[in-house]
Order: sequence, then C-alpha cells, then structure tokens
Amino acid sequence: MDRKRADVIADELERMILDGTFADGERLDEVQLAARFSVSRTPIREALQRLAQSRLVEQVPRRGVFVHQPGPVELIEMFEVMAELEAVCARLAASRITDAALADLHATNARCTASVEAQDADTYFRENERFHAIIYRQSGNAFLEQECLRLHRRLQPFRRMQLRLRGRLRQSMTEHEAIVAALQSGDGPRAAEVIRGHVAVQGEKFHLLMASLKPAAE
Amino acid sequence: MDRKRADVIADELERMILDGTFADGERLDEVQLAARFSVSRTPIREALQRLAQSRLVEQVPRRGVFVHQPGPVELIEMFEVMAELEAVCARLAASRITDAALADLHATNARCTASVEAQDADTYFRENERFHAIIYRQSGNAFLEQECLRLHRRLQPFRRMQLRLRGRLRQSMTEHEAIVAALQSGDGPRAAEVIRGHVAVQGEKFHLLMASLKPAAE
DNA sequence: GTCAAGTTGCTTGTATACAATGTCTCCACG
DNA sequence: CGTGGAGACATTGTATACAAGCAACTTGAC
Repeated sequence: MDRKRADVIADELERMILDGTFADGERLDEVQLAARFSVSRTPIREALQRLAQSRLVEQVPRRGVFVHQPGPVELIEMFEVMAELEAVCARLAASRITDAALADLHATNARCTASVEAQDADTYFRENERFHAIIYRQSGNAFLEQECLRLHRRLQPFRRMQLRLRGRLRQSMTEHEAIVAALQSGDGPRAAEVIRGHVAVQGEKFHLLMASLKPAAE
Repeated sequence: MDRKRADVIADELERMILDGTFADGERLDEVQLAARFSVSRTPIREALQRLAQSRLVEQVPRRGVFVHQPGPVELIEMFEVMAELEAVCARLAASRITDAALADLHATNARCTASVEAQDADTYFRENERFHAIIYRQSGNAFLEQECLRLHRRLQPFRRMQLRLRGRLRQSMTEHEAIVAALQSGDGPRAAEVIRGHVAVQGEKFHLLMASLKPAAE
C-alpha cells in the first residue's frame, strides 16, 4: 500500500507537533509548509485537516490553523479515559482471552522486564506497547481495539517522559504481572481495577512531572 | 461562525450515508458529487476525507472512496463501547454531579416521558439525547464528553429503529428513572451498571430487529 | 493627538488544469 | 480457444491560478 504524500506529511507534522517543534498556539502557514516539504498547498491542506480532526491543531475559518498542545487538564482527562478504556478491555479480555495470547503476554512481559534491566528504553517502549495492544485485541471487540490504539498513540509521547522517574519502570512491571495473573485466573473486575490504576497513575505522575519541570509556568 | 462549503457537504453526505441513500460498498464518484452539489472537486475531496476519518467511507488509494456501512458485528461492538463509555460517565458523574444538573435530568426525563405518551418521536429523541448529554457533561471530563458525543452521534440513526419495538420506550424511561435515582444517591457503581444495561440492550434489540427484518439476508 | 474609515496586503477557500496510476479491453500469439 | 501484454480510458492525486475575506496600516479629519 503506497501512501500518498499528504499522509506522510500528516504523520511528519504530527511527529513535529508532538516533539515540540512547534510551540503551542503557533500558526502553521500553508505556503511555508508547502515550501518546506516541496509540495503544493493541496497536500498540506489535506494533512492539516487530518490533524484538525485529531485535535492536534485548531482550524479557525479564514484565519489559519494553530497548533493545539493539550494542556495539563486535557492530558489528565485523556489519561483518565485511557485508563477506563483499558479497564474495559481487561474486563472483557478476562473471559475471552486465548491461551496463546496469555503466553504472548508472559513472553512480552519477560522481554519488557529484561529491557528495563538493560536500560534499553526503545525496546521497553516497543514491548510495553505490544503488551497493551494484546489486551486491546483480546477484548474481542475490534472497534474498542481501534479506539484504544488511537488514544494510546496520541498519549505515547507523554508516556515517554516517565522514563525520568526513578523506580517507575520496575513498579510498572510489577503491575503488568498482576494484570496477567488476574487475566489468567479469569478475574475480570480485578484485572480492570489493576490496569485502571496502572494507566491512571501515569497521568498523575505526568502531572507531577509537569509541575516539577516548570514550577512558575501557566 | 460561517462554515465552509466542505463542512456542510460533509454533513450532507454523512446524513445521506446514514439514511441509506448510498448502499454499502458503493463507490462515491468525486465528479458526480461535485456536479450534484454544484461545486468543484476540492470541497468534495475535503468532505470525503472527513468521512473517511469517521470510518463512514473507506478510501482506497488510486481507487476511490467506498461507503462503509457498519455491519451487524461492528454495530454490536460500537454499542458495547458506547455502553461502557456511558457507564464510566455515570460512575464519575455520581460523585461530581451538581444539583442543577440533577434537576435538569429530572425535567428532561419528564419531558421525555410526556413525549412517549404523546407519541411525539422527534421530541422524544431530542430529550433523550439531552438526557445522555447531561450525563456526559457531568462526568467532569471534557475529553470523555466529546468522545461520547461523537459515538452517540454515529449511533443515533440506529437508535431510531428501536421505535418499532413495542414497549421499549416505556421500559427505557423506567431505566432513565433508575439512573437518575442512582446518581442522586451518589451510587456510582449502580448508576454505571444500570446505564450500561440501558445502552447495551439497544445493541441487542437492534440485533434482533435486523434479524427479523431481513431473515434471508447476508 | 486621537479616532475612524478606507485601502492594501496577506491568508485561506475554491476552481481548474495537469500528471500519475490503476483497470479494462482488445488483439495477437501460443 | 485461452492467455498474456500493450494501449487507451477513466479516476485519483497534485499543482497552480483565481476569488473572497479579514486584519493591519495609513491617512485624513475633528
């Protein structure tokens, strides 16, 4: 499947916005971007519209598009929704999960733990993502799975900041173990409860992190 | 705020797809639509891309866009997610809801019941939508509220089909009362449980309806 | 000196022209 | 008679030209 240029530009712009290349509230000029990517305005406009639907930019008619970095409140809210969605996935998965998926969860968790020991951040994130993706899939609800993947992807850059918190990773792995154990025993409510806390704490930790990084901001 | 042409066209196309004007799998020709709306291809393309992000149409590169009517399985899944999302809203709202909102819920419910008696379907749906919107809002999570409104809007046309089921509306109102009662007493888990069933049953009823309407289909 | 109105310039929204690509058909060859 | 390839056609993707609208600046009057 060959993607059209507008798609790769949308991904690139998304990456740039999430990386902080563009400041919050900054206006994205169509012609500048067109020149930057060596394309015409049309693909740029398509890309910007896609970003607008993801709420990464705000489109003001006849004024332009402005990048919309989610503020602390919005982030907390998004993490709260993510936690609830994952809790639903876990609850449903507890009764629907296959033995193969359980084995996969165990293996993924092992690789995840190993990467923590090895301080291999990239592998950690890849395996961590895989862990959660398996649970989404095992909810047995393809629509739910898609929604979870979408939100997970949007929150990903903010999860990365947690690397700086000492001891968080080890605690996180312990939670993963507890989740798998609950799933294995078919205890849906418990799995939901554990994973809800596991995800929600990320939002709270992020909050703390933000507060400590820019104490005088806002 | 004056919307641009592409926006109203997107809404119009969305309405047409949901109304069944376009069959599932039908290709939407850009030039035909352009002629139909008396605009150029550009606004049509923008509208189609918006619909593609809502999964109402599928965009195949170099092939065109095809309407994607959600099948029975996908619908069941969407209703399941809707039920879970509303359950989360109710649980959160139970501890955050204001007295004013509670009064509003009571009033809305009263109007809803009255419209059932008067067999005023339009009023019923408007008030029913308001009822659920209040709960979304009272979750205290603006992001969650937006997501709920999005999904609710997508499922709306399928909810309408339930009018044909005798006695469903009265049952539905009884459930509304139970939800309000749980919220008023601050019983989050109970409110969540009731509203989950209230929404999930719609998916199941819909399933029955589909099966009874086209028994030999598929 | 200040306020207001007109004009200019820049930006977005729309239309059309062009390019690239996929598909379908038709003809030739095995 | 079937199959494969080449070419034409149709459709999407991209570029550019044009129109419309808003904002800011300048200029003139009070």
